[in-house]
Amino acid sequence: MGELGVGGLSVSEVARRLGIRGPSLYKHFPSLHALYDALFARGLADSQRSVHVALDQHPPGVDRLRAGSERLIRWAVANPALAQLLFWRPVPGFEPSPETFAASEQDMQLLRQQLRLAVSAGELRSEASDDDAVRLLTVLMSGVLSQHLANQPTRSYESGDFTRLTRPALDLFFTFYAPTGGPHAAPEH
Amino acid sequence: MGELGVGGLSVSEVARRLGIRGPSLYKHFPSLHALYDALFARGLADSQRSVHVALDQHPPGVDRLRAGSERLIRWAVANPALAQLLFWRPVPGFEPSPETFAASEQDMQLLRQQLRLAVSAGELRSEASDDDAVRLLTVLMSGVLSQHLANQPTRSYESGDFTRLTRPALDLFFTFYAPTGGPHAAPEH
DNA sequence: GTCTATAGGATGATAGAC
DNA sequence: GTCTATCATCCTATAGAC
Repeated sequence: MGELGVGGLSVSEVARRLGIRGPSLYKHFPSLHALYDALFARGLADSQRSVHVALDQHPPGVDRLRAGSERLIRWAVANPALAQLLFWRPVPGFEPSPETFAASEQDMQLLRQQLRLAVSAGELRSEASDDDAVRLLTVLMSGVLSQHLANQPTRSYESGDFTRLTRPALDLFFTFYAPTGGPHAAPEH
Repeated sequence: MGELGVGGLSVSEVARRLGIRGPSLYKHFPSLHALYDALFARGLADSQRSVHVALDQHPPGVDRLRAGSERLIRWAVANPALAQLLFWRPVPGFEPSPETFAASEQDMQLLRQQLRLAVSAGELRSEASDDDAVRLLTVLMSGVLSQHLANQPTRSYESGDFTRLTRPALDLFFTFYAPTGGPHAAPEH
């Protein structure tokens, strides 16, 4: 996938690189879509693990949200093909299996929970954990990611013009949902 | 592309639907990539035309920025396959030709110019037309679009959970770059 | 500008021997 | 769990007649 794009995955080529024949692979995966599903699940688990490590290193609140978001973007930059599979769904006809998809929805719940904790800590207004606010945060991360993958996929996190906007983008959100009367941070970029 | 995904385009199938044979199409387009390039150029021109109509109906400033952004998202919702080709670049090995790409960069210049006009009108701080601020605005639109295309591609603009965030997302930006001492709008969503 | 014929591949998937 | 053989189908692209 990394060499030919997400759509470039084929049973034959995977088998070839495993040193076996195409038909042999069907003993392990019943179809090409099953390969995609396994990759989807693997990418999801790997990104979640990476994000959790970052979350555990920070106390609840906006700093933890910043750390988790940055870690997710860093993971995507390091795994662009998997990131496309997870966040763009570019394979026609492929939908992750119900079990795999269920794991994906945990992400949203985790994000909402972290937002609630930041609200409880007095760092954000209560609306910051509403449905639309949670979606807005995913929009910000998805936007940073999409612009990076589409325009500067080979750049590192540090040198990417869009990846460097991860924190400024989050600041838009945090400033907007800052508790009334609180400080309005100036743009950092 | 609409039926099989952007990667599903083939010379043979296009020819088939034109009622001619595959090889005949090579008299008009020298390769499959040339077909993609023509579609890229067509999609770009069509979206730009659509946005310009919206811009002309509003005086310079944040209202015009809102109108133009909303029009772009609406265009993408109505043309999901072309939007993916333009904003995701999912075809391995395909890069738009220099002429086509040049037209694409006009978009950024247009956006920056509209931001400058909003600054001149006193509706945004001067930093709102900096490089990073322009990129931030593209991140917001790209995020709305990506989340819609990946998660709710068949929904209309009005019923999409993410498309409805177009204006709230812009408000994050406008609030952040609001002139100092100006009003800080409450979230609309 | 269209056609036929063809080169020279690729693919997903199945059957059945070992 | 691996293999060979095979099916059925698709593709991009070129050559050359008309």
